[in-house]
Amino acid sequence: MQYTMIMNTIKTLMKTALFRDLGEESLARLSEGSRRLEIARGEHLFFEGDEGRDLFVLAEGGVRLYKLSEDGQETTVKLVNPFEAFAEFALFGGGGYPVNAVAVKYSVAYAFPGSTFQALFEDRAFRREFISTLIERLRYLSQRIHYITAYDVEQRFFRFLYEQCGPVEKCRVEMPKKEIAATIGTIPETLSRLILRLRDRGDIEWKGSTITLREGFWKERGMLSSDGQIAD
Amino acid sequence: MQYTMIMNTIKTLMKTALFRDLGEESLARLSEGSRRLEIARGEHLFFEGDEGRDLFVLAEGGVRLYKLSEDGQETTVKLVNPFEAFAEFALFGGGGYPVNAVAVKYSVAYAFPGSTFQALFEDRAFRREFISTLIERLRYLSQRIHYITAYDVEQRFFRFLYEQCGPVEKCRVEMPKKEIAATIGTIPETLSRLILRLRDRGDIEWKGSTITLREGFWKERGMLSSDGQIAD
DNA sequence: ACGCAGCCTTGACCGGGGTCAATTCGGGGA
DNA sequence: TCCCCGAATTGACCCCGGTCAAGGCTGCGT
Repeated sequence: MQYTMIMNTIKTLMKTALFRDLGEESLARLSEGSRRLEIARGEHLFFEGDEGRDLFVLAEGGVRLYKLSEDGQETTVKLVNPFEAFAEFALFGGGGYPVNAVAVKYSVAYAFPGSTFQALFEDRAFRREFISTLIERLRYLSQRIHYITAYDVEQRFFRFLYEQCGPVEKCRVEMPKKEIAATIGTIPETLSRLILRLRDRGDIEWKGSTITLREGFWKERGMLSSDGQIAD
Repeated sequence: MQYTMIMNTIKTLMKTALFRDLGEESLARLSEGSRRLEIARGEHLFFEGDEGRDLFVLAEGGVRLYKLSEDGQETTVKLVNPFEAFAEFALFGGGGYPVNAVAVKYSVAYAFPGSTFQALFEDRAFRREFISTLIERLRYLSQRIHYITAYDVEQRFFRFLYEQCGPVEKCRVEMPKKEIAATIGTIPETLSRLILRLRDRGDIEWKGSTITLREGFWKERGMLSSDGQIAD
C-alpha cells in the first residue's frame, strides 16, 4: 500500500470520534489493514444478513442504513454522514449485518476488518470510546423511534434539515429527493407536497440542491440560530 | 445487608445474561453494593433526564421504557422482562436517562451504582459480555423501528405475543390492556377493536389475563410451534 | 439530435388508525 | 354489600399520508 494513501486514511480516522484519540502507530496499523471503497449513488455497501466482519468509516458522501420487509416496505434506520463509523455490529456477536447500506450519493468509505480491532481493545481509552459510541447510537435510535412515531412528516423533515446542517438559513443537501423522503420515513409524493406547502407559506426555498429557510426560522422553533444551544 | 438477601440478588444476577459468567466474588461484591426496589404498577423507576448512575436488573414484573413529547404523546422504546439489565446508558457518557421507566405491574428490580462497575471492566470476559449486550440492544432497536413503521397494529400485536410467550397457544399476559396498547405503539381503543375482530375471526380467546390462540396459529405464520426455529 | 429512463410533481382516491365522547365493566375499600 | 373510579368497550367522525396513475423535466448514451 502506498504512503499517501495511508496518510489519507489516517486523516479520515483522525476526524472520526471513535479513533480520534488513538496513537500514531495504532492508526497506522489500522490503515494498513483497510480497504478503500468508492461507491456510486445507489450502490450497496452490504445487505442485511450478509456475513461480514468489517467496520466502516465514511470519508465522503452519505450512506443510508435501512431494513426491508417481505412486502418491499423499507425503513431507514440511520443516515450516516462523513467521519462516522458504522456497522459496529459486525465486530461482535454474529448474525450478519442487521441492515442494508446504500450510498445516497457518490461516497468513499474505508473498511476495516474486524480482526484488526482485537489489539485495540487492549487499550483502555479506546474501549471507553467504543462503548461511548455504542451508547450514543442507542440514544440516537431511541430518539429516532420516538420521532418517527410521535411526529408528523413536517416535523421530521425539519429535524432532518437540522441534523444535516444545524440551525443555519442556507443548507446544501446533495441527495435525490427520494432518498430524503426515505430518510424521514415517507415517500417522494408526500415530501413533494410538503415542500409545495412550505413554499406557499414562504418558509422555504429550494433551488437545485440548496435549501434556504426564512429568516429566523429556527429561532421560532426554539432552536437558536448563529450561536447555539440546541434542543434535542 | 443480610445474607439471604444477597443470595437472592445473586440468584437473579446469575439468570441475567450480562452477569451470568461472572465469578463468585464479583457477584458478591456487586450484590453488596445494590439496592432492592419494589415498585407498584404505574410507579416510575426513573424519568427521562434524571441524572442517575444506576444500572438496573429486573427480577420480577415488567418495566416499560418510553419517551414523551411536549404534547404528551408517548412512544415505547422497549418492554423489559425479568432477568434483563437495562439503563446501561447510565454507566457511560452523561446526559441523564434518555427514557422514562414505568412498572407495568408489580415489579422487583435491583439497582447497581455505576461506580461498582469500574472494577468489573478490568475483566476481559465481562467487557465482552457488556459490549454484546449493547450490540444486541442496537439490533433490537433497529428491528423495532422497522416493525413500528412498516407493520400494522395487528402484526405488531402478534409480535408482542410472540416476544412475551414464544410460539405457544396459551399465554398469560399480566399487564393492563392500555400498557399493551402503548407497548405495541397504539391506543386502548384500537387494541380493543383489534381483539374484537380477531375474536370474531376465531383466532383468539382472551379470558382474564390468559390469551388462547387458535390451533396451529403460529405455524400458519411461518413460526413453527412446539419445537422451534424462529423467524426474527 | 433523439429517445429512453429515472426522478420529480400533481391529482384523485381511500383506508388505517387516532380523537372525542358516551357507556359499561369490574375490583378494591368502607 | 354497595359504591366508585379507573379500565375497557363501542360508536361516530375525520385526517394524515399512502397508493395508483398520469404527465413533465432532465440528463445520459449512441
